Amino acid sequence: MTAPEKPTLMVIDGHSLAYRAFFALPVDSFVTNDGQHTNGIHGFISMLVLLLQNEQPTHLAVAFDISRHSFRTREYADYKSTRDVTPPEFKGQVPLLQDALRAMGIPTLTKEDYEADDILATLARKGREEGFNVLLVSGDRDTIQLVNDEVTLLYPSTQGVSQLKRYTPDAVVERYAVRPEQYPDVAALVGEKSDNLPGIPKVGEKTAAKWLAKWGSLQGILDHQDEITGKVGESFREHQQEAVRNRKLNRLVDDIDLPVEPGDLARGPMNTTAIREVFTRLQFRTLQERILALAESNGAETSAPPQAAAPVRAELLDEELERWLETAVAASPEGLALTVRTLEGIVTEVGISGPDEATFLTWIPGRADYAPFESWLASGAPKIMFDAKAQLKALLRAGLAVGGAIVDGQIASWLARPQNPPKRLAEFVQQQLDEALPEGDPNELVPPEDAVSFAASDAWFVRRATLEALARLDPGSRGVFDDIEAPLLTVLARMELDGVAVDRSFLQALIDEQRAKVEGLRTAALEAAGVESVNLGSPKQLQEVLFDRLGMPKTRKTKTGYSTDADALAELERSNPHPFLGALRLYRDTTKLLQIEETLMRAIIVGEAPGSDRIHTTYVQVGSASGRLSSNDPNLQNIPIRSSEGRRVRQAFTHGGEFETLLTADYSQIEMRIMAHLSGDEQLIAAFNAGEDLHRFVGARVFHVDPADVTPEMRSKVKAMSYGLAYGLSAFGLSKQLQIEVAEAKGLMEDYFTRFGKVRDYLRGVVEQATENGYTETIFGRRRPFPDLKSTNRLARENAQRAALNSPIQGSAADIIKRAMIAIDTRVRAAGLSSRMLLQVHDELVFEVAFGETEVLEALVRTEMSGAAELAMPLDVQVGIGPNWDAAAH
DNA sequence: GCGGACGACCC
DNA sequence: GCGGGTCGTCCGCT
Repeated sequence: MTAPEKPTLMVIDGHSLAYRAFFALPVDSFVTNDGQHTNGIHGFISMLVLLLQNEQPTHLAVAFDISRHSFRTREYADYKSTRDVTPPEFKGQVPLLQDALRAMGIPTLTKEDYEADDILATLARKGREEGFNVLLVSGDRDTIQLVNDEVTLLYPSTQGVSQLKRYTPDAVVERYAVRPEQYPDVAALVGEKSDNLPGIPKVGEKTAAKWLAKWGSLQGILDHQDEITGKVGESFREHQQEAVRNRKLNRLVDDIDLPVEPGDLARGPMNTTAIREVFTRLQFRTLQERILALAESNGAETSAPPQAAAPVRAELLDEELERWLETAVAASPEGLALTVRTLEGIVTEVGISGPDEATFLTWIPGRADYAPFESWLASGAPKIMFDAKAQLKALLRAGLAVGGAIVDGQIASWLARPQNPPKRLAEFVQQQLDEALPEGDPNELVPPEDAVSFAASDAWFVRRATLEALARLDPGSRGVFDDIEAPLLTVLARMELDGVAVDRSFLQALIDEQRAKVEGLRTAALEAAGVESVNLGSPKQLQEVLFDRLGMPKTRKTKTGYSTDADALAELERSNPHPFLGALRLYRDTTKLLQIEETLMRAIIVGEAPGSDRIHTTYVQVGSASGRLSSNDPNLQNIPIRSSEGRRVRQAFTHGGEFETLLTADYSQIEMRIMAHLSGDEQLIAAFNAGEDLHRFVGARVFHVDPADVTPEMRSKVKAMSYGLAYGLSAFGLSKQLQIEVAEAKGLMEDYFTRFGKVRDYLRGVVEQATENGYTETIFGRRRPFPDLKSTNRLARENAQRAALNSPIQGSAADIIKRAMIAIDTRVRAAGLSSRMLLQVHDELVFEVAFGETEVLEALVRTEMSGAAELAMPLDVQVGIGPNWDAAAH
């Protein structure tokens, strides 16, 4: 910003910057209720606001390409031809962006047959001639050629669109070692991959710059080409035509006919009504406020830069720390924020933030001057955190007591948008506050006196963003947050820290046995196929064997070929029996088991005492859109159970030496009960209340026979259907699963619904209401949005309908077991029991029972699980006891 | 080294 | 062509 008396003309390449923003921001985080993606628009407007504030242009325009075709594609058909097709999520964002710009009073320019950069070139020349300072904003390197003393280029860095690199002539020389007007020669020599313009092989930026320093221009190099020695010289002489062609194409046209002159682009007033209208449609709340503030200050804005640093105090100790905490707590009944930085699970630093400022403590275990912090930590004051569980575990491992509610912003955000919770704090801060989180560059060396405490800075942002997220929650979700998710977090941390005991030598024996088996199965399969070598783990190679070599009929299509999955192989076995099929199935079963066993073995944390080896899973509280938990590292929610071989893996899960036994407790048919409850179907409710075998009872109604006369075949059909219903099962799906004709499956479903009419009404109603509201809701008020119910894409819409149908059922089941877990944990602790809850597998809980506590624990678990919800029928709980997970099943 | 596709395990 | 997950392997890509 030189010579303030000179007016500043800013010209932006709209398409290239919106496209960059599109890739810089997560596409799924910016979707309106009706399914319109807006990340490119959001990124562009945010950047624009920044530019207006920082650069204060007096004149402004945004240029767009009209299409992919221009005089350049006519000249060279392959120009830009390798570019991927525009992602569908981006399409449609450009017209909306143009609407937004129009509302803001910013002219948009296009020119048939030319690219946006040519418009930039033309306005840059005219602007310069007419005495403007010119600022160009573009993500296309070709615009570097336009830079001169009056024309500066702002170019998005790789870090993101909001970080713009300022190219003055000096900056160009520094970066590329050539003057701006020489840059197109560099590009012509090196080539531009994204434009599908190959350059001269073996010539990179360095070589190009060297030649240009010597001979001044591409023409100069052409004139002196015989002086270039070596392979590079040969390469140049052979490919010089490419460079000449590239140079022709990358020359920007600076004299195209435009309907406006720079002087016409003076910034006019914003249309606040139009802004409200457009930004409301885009659902940009915060951005709208910022734009309106800009409009009000009428171009003379001096607002604070959006990346405000956190107010951080130096480290405080003893009385100072005590006073600081007292003041902060008094000023903040909603709680202080806490961040815990760790190295391999050990606390290294903590940050704390109140409403006015943040501070930090460098953590060295056992220091007395932290006492005020420790007593705040142990107190009942709420702790506001982000992705708290791992941090909480580090504190507990350090032997610290943590009291009060953990208010986790990540969970709050997940409850509002359960499809994609923010993974990183920066994402959360951007989402809630529309601010950039200050982050440290790990490669940057900062002198200690300038070092910022990111623990403190993060805490400052965690607090503000979390309070914002909470304020935005609807009352139902807020209830789920306060009553279910927040108390559960601590329970899960405890379960993860405890882990589950594993019999390592037993597991090793299984591994040894399976390893010995696998080799033999592999050779047997190869022999059966009559091939020398094939990777049985490669679906691609398997397809060659099955369909080419063995000439089997083609199976179900997949994206890349034909299916070789277990169902497809079973189908082949029926139509084309062949020894290879059976051999392959055995090989797959065995290697799968072996793989599971090896994964578990690797996950064992070996204890000091014999029998104290344990596996610690991690539960992801924001891991599913339905409200369920997920488990990983390792996943203990998918341990085999169906086959007898698989159950042997379960036998490896046992109890520690100081415990008496394992106890498992699971809800029987909880989802069916919820469906009965939610639908209010008297028949189904009666079936549960009768307490007899559900599928037999339902089978009797559907097939019009006595319960005693329901055959196993009838029962399994009914069972498949009952479960399938809650998943949006089609007649086709049912026919496939039961190996019956579609017509029969259809008839079966009709009979079912004749008997249990309210179930059908209910399922229909869920989809209808979800379409109307935009979301579904569980019994306890957990919501899940379904924008795709209004999608014009049939497949997307039908997928959404099935998911919507299922989500109140699956989600309510998740709510119920979570409530039970909290209640059990509370009562176990109140009773002073030493037994503990270790695992959760969606409808099942696994406990390690201390000596002599079996009876009391069983009673407690039964009571709390059954009592976790009041449904129209009892929640039946089955309990089993045994020395290992398999034996404890019932 | 990364990520999509596939297949397999669970509720 | 049935909802919700995790994970290992293969394989093509950068």
